[in-house]
Amino acid sequence: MADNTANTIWYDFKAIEAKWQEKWEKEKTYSVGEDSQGKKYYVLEMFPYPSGRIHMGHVRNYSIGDVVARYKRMRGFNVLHPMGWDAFGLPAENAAIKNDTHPAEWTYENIDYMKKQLKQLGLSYDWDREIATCNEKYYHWEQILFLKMYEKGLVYQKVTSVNWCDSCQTVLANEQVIDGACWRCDQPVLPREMNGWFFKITDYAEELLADLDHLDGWPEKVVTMQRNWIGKSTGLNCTFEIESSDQSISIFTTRPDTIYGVTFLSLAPEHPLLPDLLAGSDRQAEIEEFARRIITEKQRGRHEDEIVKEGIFTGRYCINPFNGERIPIYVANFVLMEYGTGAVMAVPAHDQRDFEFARKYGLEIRPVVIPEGVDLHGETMEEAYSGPGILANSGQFDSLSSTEAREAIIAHAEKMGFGSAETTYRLRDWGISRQRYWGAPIPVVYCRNCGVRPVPAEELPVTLPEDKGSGSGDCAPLHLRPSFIDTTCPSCTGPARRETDTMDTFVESSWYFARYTCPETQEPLDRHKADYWLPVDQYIGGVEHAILHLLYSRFFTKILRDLGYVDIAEPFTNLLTQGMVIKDGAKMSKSKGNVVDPHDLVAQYGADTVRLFSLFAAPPEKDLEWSAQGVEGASRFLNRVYRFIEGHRPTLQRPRRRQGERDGASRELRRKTHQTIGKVTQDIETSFHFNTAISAVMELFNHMSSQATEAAAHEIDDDALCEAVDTVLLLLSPMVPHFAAEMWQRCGHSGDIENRPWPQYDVDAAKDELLTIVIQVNGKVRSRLEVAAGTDDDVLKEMALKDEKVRRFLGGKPVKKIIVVKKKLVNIVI
RNA sequence: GCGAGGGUGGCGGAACUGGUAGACGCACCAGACUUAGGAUCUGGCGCCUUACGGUGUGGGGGUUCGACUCCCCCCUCUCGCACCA
Repeated sequence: MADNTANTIWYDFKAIEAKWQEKWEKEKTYSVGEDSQGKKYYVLEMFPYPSGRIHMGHVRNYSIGDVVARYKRMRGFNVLHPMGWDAFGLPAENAAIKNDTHPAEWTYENIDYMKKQLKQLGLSYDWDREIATCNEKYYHWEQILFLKMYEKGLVYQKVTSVNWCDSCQTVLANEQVIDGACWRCDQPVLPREMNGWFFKITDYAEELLADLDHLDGWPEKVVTMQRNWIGKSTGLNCTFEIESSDQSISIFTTRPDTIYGVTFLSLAPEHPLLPDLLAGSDRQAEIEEFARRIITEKQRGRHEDEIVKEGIFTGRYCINPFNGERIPIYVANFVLMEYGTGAVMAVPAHDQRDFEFARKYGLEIRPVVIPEGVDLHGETMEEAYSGPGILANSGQFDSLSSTEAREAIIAHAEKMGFGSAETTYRLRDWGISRQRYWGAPIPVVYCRNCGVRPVPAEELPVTLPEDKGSGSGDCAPLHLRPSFIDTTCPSCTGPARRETDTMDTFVESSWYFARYTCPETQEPLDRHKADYWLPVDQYIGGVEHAILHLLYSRFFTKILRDLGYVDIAEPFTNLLTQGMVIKDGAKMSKSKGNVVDPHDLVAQYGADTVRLFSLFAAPPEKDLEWSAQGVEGASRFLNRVYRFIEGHRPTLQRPRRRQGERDGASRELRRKTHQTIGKVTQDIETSFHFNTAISAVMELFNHMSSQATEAAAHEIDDDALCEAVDTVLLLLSPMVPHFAAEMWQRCGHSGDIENRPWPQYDVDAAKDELLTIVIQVNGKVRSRLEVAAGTDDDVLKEMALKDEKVRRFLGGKPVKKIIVVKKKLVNIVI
């Protein structure tokens, strides 16, 4: 760039950025403590996985966060802005296997490299608070939290089905199962029952749901997604006795008002009562075969959009407790064992799935909720009716509305003892066991005498062994490392085995934001520091974490509160979910080959240009379309500012003086300056819309530079010009910090721009003297008038009517009325 | 299917509680300076029209003096969730 442009001066971003980065690092400009001046403000971007190098998504995320941090500092806040590494996880293991190294080595190398890259972007982090979750200085305290949760009964073990690859001898995450096969060896994956640890997040389901109502600073989309994920429904749990048996089936329904419309009952193929029901039946083998087939089909491609309804009659009946009817029991492929009770009362008239099933197998369709003014007949219905209505064919509940009937029927069931009101959630307890090496060890031992024993706090941390495991190199899971497994029981000192599972990496990211407040404390959290900084005032990250990470973090915050470590219920007051970086219509990704490496861009244009472009191209919550020319544009703008300031240095460095009464051009510049301060401040405060903020600064600069050309320079007072230049730099400084700092210095200011407050908006200075009033005839713009602010309405009307262009359109027709909108327009209606 | 959010020039995007549609930037066109221009500077730039003017914010209706903005219907795109009983 700079090389072949002999005639044009380009600013030396390399030298400037290095100079200021060095200064910030040396002086620890962005280190903070609890005792600093000002109200606290905690801004946080989601920490990265140390995958190797930073990508444009990081640049965008951290640029946004950095503007917020720098802006808030200028507004006088004591700003906490930390950074760290979500450093446990699979890619490190894969890379280690591939390169025959240790995952720690790979991870720490990446951290070093990425940290260097982040520093090159000029991000204002307090690096003294850096956290790497794979460091025992972090997971030690996570293990303590595990113990505390264990003591409170918030952690438990149960056997569940996992994806097992027999050839790799390991459990796979769901994402690693591709079309039913292992992603690495392509062998079929089998379900396998394994013992695992669970966090009792369901204990907090109600609070996690209820508190969503108070998250006003979160995007509604995320709140809705979480609400759906928790999936609360209320209804009736009801017991149906099985005919000629002493057993019964319980069902859950959200539509108790339709219970008289039940014409069959559907069981999930995995339902535990099924074997008992079939015992002795001559069709036992056939039905079991059907159930088995459905189960395997489900395990495989569960992605078919609409699976055809399919089922089989068990030959058994149960009794509807409300009317004593005999109800045939079916096994159906669309009933989920994981939700409700795994058994569904089928009401074909009012549920589309049941309707399709009933039609296919010739079962009765009996309407019991009748919408107003309509007659429903089972034989003629074309689809289920699921709306409200009046009850019919429902015994004592006939003629109640469906809403009334829900309560009445639940009350009846409770009175008669065969059912009760129940609330169910879709949310499951959080399974945290991973049969992997590169994670935080679960601090538990198994003793032959004493059973499951948590490792005592004073023996923590349980650290990852550094020696190689048998066979699989540095990444062998812990169960293949004898040196790790064998230990002694903390209770009886007899021989014991360590738990060899590690924790889900989402556990680390569920509380790191709290640990930043006290990264060196010799306990999970320092209550005093946590209380000072928490909650995070502004959290920024990708929407892909809308559910898991954000839900787990909310859960952990409530746990930390109940353990006495914090006094907040919610971790993130405001959440900004930034859009993706797109190129050629698709998300940047290696597989699509459309990645742009920020490293190259910073080398070519400098960090400030890259930051400016990513902030300017789109508002933060929207996807950002990558544009090479757009970067050029950002670069050109900074260079124009640079050349302007360099060209006016003699003026700018002179002591500021005001030369008597300002003339029109100076007042105009001052007006534009203050209008821009107002606009930029508002854009940042209300919506973080940096794109419009930047365009406003560009407008100010364009105005200023056109006014202050050589010929016109004498018309602009020095102080008006200086104020405009200072304002441009101050308003830009959160976005292009090195550039602003350098130019500030070159303008002759003594202190650093870092220490300057955000410019003060002067309402009076921003007031327009002249207004352009639009003149409309019948709502169409026909002319414009320049008038002094405060011109009387009647005068305006008169001027409008006299206007030549307007008269042409009036054509002498009578004027019906004239509408005057203050400061905006006059509309003449004829 | 359910939920959420969008559709504005060639492109990214502006437009406050209804009041100048297209700010700012990119691309493009013309000119200037130049051996040169892919640098820089000046001007132009929704569409139709020589001009006057007409027309225009996914489509159709409506409310209003006036609609990108409010109401109704429809089309379409993106993102979640998805047989949740």
